[in-house]
Amino acid sequence: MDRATDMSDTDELLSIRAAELYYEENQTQDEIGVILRLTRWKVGRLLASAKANGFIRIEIVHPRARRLPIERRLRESTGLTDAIVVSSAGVSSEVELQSRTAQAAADFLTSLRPIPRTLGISWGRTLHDVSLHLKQGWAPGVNVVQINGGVSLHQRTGTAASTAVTIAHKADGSATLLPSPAVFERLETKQAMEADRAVAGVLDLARNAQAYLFSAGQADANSALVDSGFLTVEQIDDLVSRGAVGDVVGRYIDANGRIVDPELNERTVGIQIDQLRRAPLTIAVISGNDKHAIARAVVRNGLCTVLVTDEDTANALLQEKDTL
Amino acid sequence: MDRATDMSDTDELLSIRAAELYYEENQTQDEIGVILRLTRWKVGRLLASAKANGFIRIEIVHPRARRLPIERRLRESTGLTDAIVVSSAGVSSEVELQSRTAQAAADFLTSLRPIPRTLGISWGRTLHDVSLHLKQGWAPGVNVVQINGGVSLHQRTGTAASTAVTIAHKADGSATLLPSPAVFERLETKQAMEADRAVAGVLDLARNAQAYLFSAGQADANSALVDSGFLTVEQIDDLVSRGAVGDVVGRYIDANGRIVDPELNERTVGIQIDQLRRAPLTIAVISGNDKHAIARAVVRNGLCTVLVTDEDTANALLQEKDTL
DNA sequence: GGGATTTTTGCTCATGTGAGCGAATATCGG
DNA sequence: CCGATATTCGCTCACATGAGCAAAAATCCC
Repeated sequence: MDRATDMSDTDELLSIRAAELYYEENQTQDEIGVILRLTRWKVGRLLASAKANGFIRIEIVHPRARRLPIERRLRESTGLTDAIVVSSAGVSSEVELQSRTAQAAADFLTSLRPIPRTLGISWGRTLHDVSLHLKQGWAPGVNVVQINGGVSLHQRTGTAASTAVTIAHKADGSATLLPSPAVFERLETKQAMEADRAVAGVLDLARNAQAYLFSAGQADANSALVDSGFLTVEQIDDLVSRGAVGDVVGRYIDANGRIVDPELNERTVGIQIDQLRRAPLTIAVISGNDKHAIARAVVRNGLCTVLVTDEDTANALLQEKDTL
Repeated sequence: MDRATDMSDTDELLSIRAAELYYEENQTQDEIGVILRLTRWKVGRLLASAKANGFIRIEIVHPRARRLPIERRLRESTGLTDAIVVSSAGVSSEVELQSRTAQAAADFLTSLRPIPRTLGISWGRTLHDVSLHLKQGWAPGVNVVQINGGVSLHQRTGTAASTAVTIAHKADGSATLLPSPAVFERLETKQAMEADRAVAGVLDLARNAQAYLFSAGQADANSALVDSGFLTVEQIDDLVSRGAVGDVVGRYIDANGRIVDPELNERTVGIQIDQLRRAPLTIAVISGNDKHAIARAVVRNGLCTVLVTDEDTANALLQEKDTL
């Protein structure tokens, strides 16, 4: 990697001295010229070269700070409609970064125009976070529909349902829950469930939502599907060995966006992956160092049109593009 | 600690959005005004408040970068004639930071006016580093005089002498070495040594140097005096238990700048601490996290008029001043 | 060494930006 | 509810700064 600008050694040193006086001491280029015995134009050029060589680092340190240049590069290289990248400047923990990402997703939802009448959502820690960051009255009435099953087997039933209810409540809208486990053990049970008028109606609503909001899980033992008891660690290991990188709306996909285990997929309740591919507005919220692989799979295979993520994940995505 | 400027929550968020467009996307305040539906004056004010609240962090990332505001605060709060503080932005190791400090000391020496005809120096890793960073021809002839004994007992004799010789050589000047151990075991031997015409002459020269350049060592087992075999770890432990924080020109002092062990001090060859206190130009080069205590002792007790150090050490010094 | 080419320099000019100041607006206390 | 006070706003003006350009200097190459 070469220097942006060729510079003599003494000029480089001078540019640093000038930068110190300019940025730290708020001196004018004129004044700096007097101090360093240079014309003010020379000082201007030195400062420009210091910037060009990357010696001047400007960071916006704030929980709501985004990285617009990275967002732009992501949009350009992936064809995403929109990309929201939160800055990791000054974060001390992964949790904090995920909170920032959730906040950004909430901000994005709030500023979304036109406001979707029906919003399909998945569930999980990330979306729950988003729901908490939304402000009361963020939208004037939205019907929130669950797009995949989530009634937990041994946890309190709250998690999944409360996310939908909270988002809807804060929008002065209504929530339509999908009263079903994420995965059935037997295909027949699942089919029977789907045949039920009420459930079928919810699924129909889910399939016709104007917008989707979902997260994704890394394929490992910490998955929400394991936590909730729908899958065992052994099952996950098996999926991983068959190429799974993570799950989207409860369905495990590989790096190419393909369903890893069609039989398992059949037993999973909710909209299909292809539904996301065809939808005009699908917002994925993915943050954390262990989610780079699944984020890549989601973005590369057109599963979302909008990605809300953190700086590190975004950079990882861009990195791959470069080395293609 | 309060906010610099009171700001409503929405204004704070706007100031971040404005900052992103201004600093990351190089938009003009006018253009930002159009995007955010604000007047350009409002944008200017938002940017100003973002700065005032510390959301904008500007760092100069370069091995030669200094921290002028810290230097100024150090000068003001300690009465130092000059303070050179190197930035720790982007350093990955303590060694790198010490190298930066040594470079800064070399830079300071090079730009020193008037050029001292005789320069008294101590020895050690730090000063050796400084000698290596000096450029050939940094000064037109300087007589470099060793101000404390340093002929090692069991290492190759090089270390101490080579520092002096290198500094002198690069200035097209001459080096006057003090051919003596740092510490004698018996007072009589030391006195006999000092009585020798040659040695007495060197000491006389040392006492009359126009400027002094020295470093300082933390009082612990890694001390150069232990390395060189002049003191044992047990002796250091004893000194520490009696309040020693470190050594300057081979002499151990406590936080108040007092000699900790007068008897040991008597057996130590070189100029006295008081000589430094009286000299008009004494340059101390001290860097590293374990040298905060000795740096404090040196500065607080007027042992140097110029301090060359790193950002962290400087901040530690300022911290204490605040809590006085 | 000297002419050609590139780089650097000093400058004009147009634009961007912060200080300062009334006018408008919001906030508060009675 | 209304007058008093504080805050914010829009604007003028002066200054700081980057773009662009011709002259000067340095470098290259025969």
